[in-house]
Parts: sequence; C-alpha cells; structure tokens
Amino acid sequence: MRIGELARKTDVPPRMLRYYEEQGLITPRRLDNGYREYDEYLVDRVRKIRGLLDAGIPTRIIGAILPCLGQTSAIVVDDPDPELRAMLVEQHDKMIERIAFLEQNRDALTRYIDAMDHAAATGD
Amino acid sequence: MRIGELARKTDVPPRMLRYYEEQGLITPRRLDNGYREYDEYLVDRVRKIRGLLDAGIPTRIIGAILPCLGQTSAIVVDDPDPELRAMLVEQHDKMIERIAFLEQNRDALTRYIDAMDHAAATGD
DNA sequence: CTTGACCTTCACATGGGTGTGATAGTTGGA
DNA sequence: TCCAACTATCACACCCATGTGAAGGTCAAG
Repeated sequence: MRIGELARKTDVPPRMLRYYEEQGLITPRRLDNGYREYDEYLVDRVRKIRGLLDAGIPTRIIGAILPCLGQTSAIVVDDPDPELRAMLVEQHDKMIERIAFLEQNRDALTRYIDAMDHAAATGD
Repeated sequence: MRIGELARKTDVPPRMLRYYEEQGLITPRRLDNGYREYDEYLVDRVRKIRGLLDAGIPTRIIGAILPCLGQTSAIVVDDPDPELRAMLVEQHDKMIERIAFLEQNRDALTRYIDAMDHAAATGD
C-alpha cells in the first residue's frame, strides 16, 4: 500500500511516516514512480512505534528495541551481543517502572472519579 | 528546604524545578531573601511530576490531574464539574491503554532476553 | 571583609516530534 | 485532454522539555 493508505490505517500522518523512515524505523520499498510502497505488516509496526512514542520513548531507543519486539523472537537470536542485552534489560526495567507508576496513578484517578460520582449521587 | 536540597532529593535540576513552578505545577513559598522555600511534601509531588513527564504526559495535563492524584482524595471533592470528570476519565483511559501497551512490550522484551540467554547457554 | 556556595532573574540555544506550505511529478477518471 | 487526488522533496516554524550562561543578590565561614 502507499503512504496515504497506511496513514489512514494507522492514523499517523504521512509527514510522520516519512519521519519515522528518516529515523530508520521503517524502510518501505519504492515503486518505479518513486512512491513508497508499504507491506501490510508495517501497519502493526507503525502502531507499535506510535505506542512507544506516546509512552515517552525516543526514536533512537525505539529503533534499537523494535527488532526485538516481534512475536517470532526465536528467529532473531543469533549474535549474543552483551551490549544489546544490557540495553534491552535497561529498557525492560524502565518499562516495569513506568507500568508500576502508571498503575498507581490510574488507581488514584479511579478513586477520585469514584469519589466525584459518589459525591454527586449523595449530597450535592 | 531550598531549591538545591529539593533538587538533590528528587534528582531534578533547579532549572526544571523553576520551570515546573512556571507551569503552575508547584508553588513554593518565598523567604524574605526571595529564595524559594519548599515544603517536604513537595518532594513526592516533584517525583510524581517526573514520573508523569517520563510517561509522556505534558505539563498542561499534569497540572490538571495533579490535584486529583493525592491519597487524600476525600477532601478535594467539592465541585462536581462534569468537564473535569470527563477529562479525568479520558486521562484514566489513556493510562490504561499505555499500561496494556507497555505490558505487552515488557513481555516481548522478557521473551527476547530469555531467548538470548538460552542461546548463549546452549549452542553458541 | 572577603570568599565561596548558594540563590535570583533573564535570555538564548538545542533537540525531538510535529505542522504546514511551496513546488513539482504521477496517475486515473470525466 | 484536463482536472483532481495522490505522491515526492525541501524548508521553515512551532511547541515543549531541557541545557547553559550571564549578571547580580544573600549568607555563612574563615
């Protein structure tokens, strides 16, 4: 598919798709026109990129860990690079932290909203 | 405490503490010198701000939800503003999304790291 | 009284993600 | 054939979080 369709499917503007390409996160083929041609699997990939960006992870890091996030992890393991491993562990730990933190705040918001609703239902 | 001590305790540079103040996230008292004086409870608050920023939440939103994240939620509920409620629910939902997303990727990283370790332990 | 560590404000810079517009080439249908 | 919709590249600009440095005030210790 071309860039417009991918943009529609992922709700990510073409401008950003080109930017992610520039950052090395996606590498579409080119048609004879020069038009970018995206494979279907890139839809998922772009969604993943968006999620990671929204979670505050910069493209540099995304580029590094993206190849390791596929469900078919068995294939990719061939060079036991200790530096890569350290980095993955680091990002893994950061994610755990973020999750715990967000869970806390999610619960706090739940409580607050419930309290609002309760206050509105009983007194006023 | 003054800004330097708070900076040390929270690992957030003074520059950023002033910035958060400018954004309305913290409001320290002033000594007769003009020096900022921070209460102890602001340590936690700054840590919360950092966590939210790290999670990709902009200061504008942080300012809006921060008053609702205290553990003493019972006190603050007095005006049942429906707009506020809608916003809180929106942020709450976004947090849930982020959590689910991060959990997925955390698990993917876990699997990948395990696979690396396994590959290193058996073959080479 | 001076020095050094702290604080103040102000301003300018930078980096990353994003928006927008100019200019131009391609394509497919009326 | 021409128009509309798409695409391409390039450039400029914006917001936001952050760094950095200048110029100066406060204060405690020597």
